[in-house]
Amino acid sequence: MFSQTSEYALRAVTFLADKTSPQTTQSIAEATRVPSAYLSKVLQALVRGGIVRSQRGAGGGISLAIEPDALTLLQVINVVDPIRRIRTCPLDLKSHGTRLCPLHARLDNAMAQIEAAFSATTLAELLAEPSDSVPLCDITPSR
Amino acid sequence: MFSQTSEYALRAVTFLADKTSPQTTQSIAEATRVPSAYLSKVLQALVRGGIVRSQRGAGGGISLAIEPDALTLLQVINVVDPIRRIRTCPLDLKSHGTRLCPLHARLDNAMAQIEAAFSATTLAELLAEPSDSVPLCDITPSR
DNA sequence: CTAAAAATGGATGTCAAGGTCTAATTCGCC
DNA sequence: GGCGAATTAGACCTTGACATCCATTTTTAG
Repeated sequence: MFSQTSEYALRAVTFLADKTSPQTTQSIAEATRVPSAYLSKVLQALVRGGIVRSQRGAGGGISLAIEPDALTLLQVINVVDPIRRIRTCPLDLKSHGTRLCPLHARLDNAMAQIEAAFSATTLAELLAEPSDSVPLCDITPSR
Repeated sequence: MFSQTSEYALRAVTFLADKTSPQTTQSIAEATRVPSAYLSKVLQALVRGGIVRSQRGAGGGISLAIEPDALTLLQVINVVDPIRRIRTCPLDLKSHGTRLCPLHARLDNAMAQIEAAFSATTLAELLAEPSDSVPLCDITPSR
């Protein structure tokens, strides 16, 4: 349903959301259980997409380029694996112009729902969520 | 977002929904603009899934195995490309049992929405939809 | 200034999805 | 019975997603 790559991107961004200093690709990879070599590619995409900033050299690493309360899940997903809305009939006939038939109208409607749900959730909200599990599940909540 | 294969399956089933006699793979392929060799694979999957019936020999072809008003989009999709709900944390840690962290709870929630939307729509409803475009967009409505 | 730390870029490998082709099988019809 | 229509089964090809590895570049700490 969602690509593995966008899973990884969301994990990384979630991990970064409550960090103040840049985090190394290695440490992000370990915390999020993502293969580090591949994660570096994903992070590069996020850099290009302006979601994240990179700093080379000792003491460098990756940090969010956007405040957690201004960064939505949709923004992250759209950088690595954009949600493609159905704007025109996927059959090659153009007989109806921009009108979608009932089938594709339903499909596009489903995508619109996803888009709406993801654009309504910011990273800050994720972290603030009342839950027994911290995001990424990698730390047992101290209780 | 959705696999090409499920697109094809939905097109085929939609095409079959208002036909009374079996339709040949060829004719379905032409009407739905799907490569016929590949469509035959998809149809085989639908046969195994009990969505559709096949009849060999002259005069044979493919027909729905379920009445259009009892067949939902979800049933079709689940045969060819099942919607995988997130039941446990995708990170390999089991520290939280079945509890999902906020991130994955949101993702699963999105899938649940899709599931609900698709299980609520039957093929019969698609055909009955008031619209300028007939399903599949392959016929200009006579008006 | 230098050495180490870190991201970057490119080449490469692997695998499943999507797609094609052909031979085998079933079955209606004359 | 046998011809032809149709599905079925399997081998094969192609492409993109996922993943790895290494050389290079940048930059900071000391």
